[in-house]
Amino acid sequence: MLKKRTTGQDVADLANVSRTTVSLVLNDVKGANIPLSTREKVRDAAKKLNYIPNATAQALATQRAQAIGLVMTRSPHHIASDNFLPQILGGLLGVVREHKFRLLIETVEEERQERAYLELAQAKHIDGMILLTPRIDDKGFQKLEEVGVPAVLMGKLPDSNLYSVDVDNCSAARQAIEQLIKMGHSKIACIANAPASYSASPERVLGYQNALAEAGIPFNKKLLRYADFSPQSGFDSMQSLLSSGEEFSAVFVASDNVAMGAKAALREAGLSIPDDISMIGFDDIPWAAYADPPLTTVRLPAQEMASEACLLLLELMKGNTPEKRNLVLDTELIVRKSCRKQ
Amino acid sequence: MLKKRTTGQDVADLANVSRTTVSLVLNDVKGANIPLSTREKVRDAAKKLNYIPNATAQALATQRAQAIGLVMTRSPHHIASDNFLPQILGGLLGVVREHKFRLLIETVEEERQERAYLELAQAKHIDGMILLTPRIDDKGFQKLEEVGVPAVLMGKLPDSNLYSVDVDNCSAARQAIEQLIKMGHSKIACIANAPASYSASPERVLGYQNALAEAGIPFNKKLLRYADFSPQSGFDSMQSLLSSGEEFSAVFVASDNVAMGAKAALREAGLSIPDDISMIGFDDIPWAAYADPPLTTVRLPAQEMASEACLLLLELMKGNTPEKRNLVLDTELIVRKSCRKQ
DNA sequence: GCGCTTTAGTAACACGTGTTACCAGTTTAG
DNA sequence: CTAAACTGGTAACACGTGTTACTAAAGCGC
Repeated sequence: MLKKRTTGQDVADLANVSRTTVSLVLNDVKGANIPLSTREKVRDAAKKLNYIPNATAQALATQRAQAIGLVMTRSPHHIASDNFLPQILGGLLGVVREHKFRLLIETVEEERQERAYLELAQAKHIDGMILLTPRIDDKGFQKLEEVGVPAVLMGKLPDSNLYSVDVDNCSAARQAIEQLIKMGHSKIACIANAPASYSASPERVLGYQNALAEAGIPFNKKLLRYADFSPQSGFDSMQSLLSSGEEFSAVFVASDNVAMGAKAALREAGLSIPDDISMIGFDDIPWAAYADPPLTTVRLPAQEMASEACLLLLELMKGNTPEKRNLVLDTELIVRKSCRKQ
Repeated sequence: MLKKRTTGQDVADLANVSRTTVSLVLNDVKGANIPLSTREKVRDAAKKLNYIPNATAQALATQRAQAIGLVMTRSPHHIASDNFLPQILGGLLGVVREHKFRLLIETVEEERQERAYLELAQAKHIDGMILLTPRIDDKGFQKLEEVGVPAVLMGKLPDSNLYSVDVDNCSAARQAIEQLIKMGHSKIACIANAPASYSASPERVLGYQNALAEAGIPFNKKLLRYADFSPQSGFDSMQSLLSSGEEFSAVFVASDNVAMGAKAALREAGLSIPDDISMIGFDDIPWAAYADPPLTTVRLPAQEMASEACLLLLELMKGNTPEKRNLVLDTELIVRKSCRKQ
């Protein structure tokens, strides 16, 4: 019942050559001079038997899995509510597929990061990894550098020498705030996208603070909240802001996904955008363009970041060591209709 | 510079035993009687050398990759705008991680489906696969059944004997329409989630038609549009409906993601929900709860579907053949504020 | 003391491929 | 005519693990 797999040996038998020859022909190995007649014999046999090489055996023999891993330090629950992930997957898959690689999704529990990364890399199921939303206090990265596993960070860590692809979160945020200030706002609240332990979060907050400082507006700690990726956390943060009694005419929400919730909280409080409160988001997820009103936001070139990270990783895996360790892509402030002059 | 991997042999040498013993100890093989003293010697050596078994070699030896594949017949571009994917990934990752499996993401180009599935399975990089958003005209599935690769469909195909996990799209849609009818609507438009070649699409349309029929409302083909997963396609579909001149007081949009665009089109036309038009969506993506007004929609238990599909697949890979081939999970109509009595 | 069972462990093979070193036969150069 | 070079191909090893069949020694009953 269970048909046996056809192996390279079967092809060799049918073509009356050795298994070596089969391998040489099918892999188009240079320097091996094998006449056309033999090549065709082998190719015909392979086609006839529907030969598909065993990727595992290839991986073992060549010492490369032809696969890269997308590694996240997030719980499955958080992943489920991340509107941002599809764009990254799309960007990765495009490049990965083009280069005949495979993509593995890996999650790492927070408790055992140190060992986890090494296991991933040394188990050799993947040749390199792309690290998503790293936490500043992640202990595993050092080990990663020591061992020399090809890895590219999406984001940036202060004390790390890993290759990375990122945007200038700080200046992107500052640009957004400058826009608000230019429109006459001075009481500007801020909801960070994630806890401060995720690197992008404090950077965006810093941009917010820098813009205020530059305009001579004192930073009011009571207007700052930290959300946790989810819309619900945005909802809660906004409610907290509203009930704090602090006045503000605009809010910078450092994640569109979080902004979804913040927006709902405003509505529930009877406040309208942009008439009562102006809002600027971050990321430009598809929703932003279709929101009511369409959300002014900082476009983060997610798909391009993912592609670039992937290309960089492929170079590293080839053994090359590109000059620029830290690629910084441009953001763009997409002005829609969620802000008005004060 | 490049430190050599530590293999099982290294552990064996350090512990002064054979490689076989190392394997027996570390895998806790039953029936092998090895005294505690030796076991500890081996474990100590392994720990000292930081031994991490080579997963590829294990896969080759055991003939199982300990990995499953999530296979999509979609272009990377479409994937990037799919708000639905994170929930599925979340559901899969939870189960996959718990069972010490890995998850591979694969996309299959439409042109060469037939061979693609086989390559995936026979290359043995994965032990089984979960098939997402299959198209009715997909030729590859038959082969898949013939070869007997463990596979679970998310969705349902009429002529297929594959195991599947799905919801009753037809009755879920009917339930939604019945709600609208109950509220007094009789001119009800419908925007399908995807082209009719994706199985869920015609099923939902059928539910729509059935509900109409049951209430004695004639089906008006001019009130039906087919979108294409994306918000933009929803926007276009709604504009097409509005400019058709046909009257309608409610619309059933068979995908929240598409509804996002449809909603924007209504707004642009100066129509408000629910005052001018009532709307019911499908899927209950996170956005639905935070929309303005919160969207009444059919909750599709995406995460649970993914988990169940994964569990089913794991059973199949163990060699078991569960009784129920087609698992149907319950949907629930989540009533929010996007509908009003006519 | 003799056969039998248990204990502790290993040698050897399997998994399916990539790759190097080599060989036999033929052509070419001098 | 002989040595060198090329042609066409293969045997043999490597990759790192799981697993079966087997051995050698020790314990045990009688």
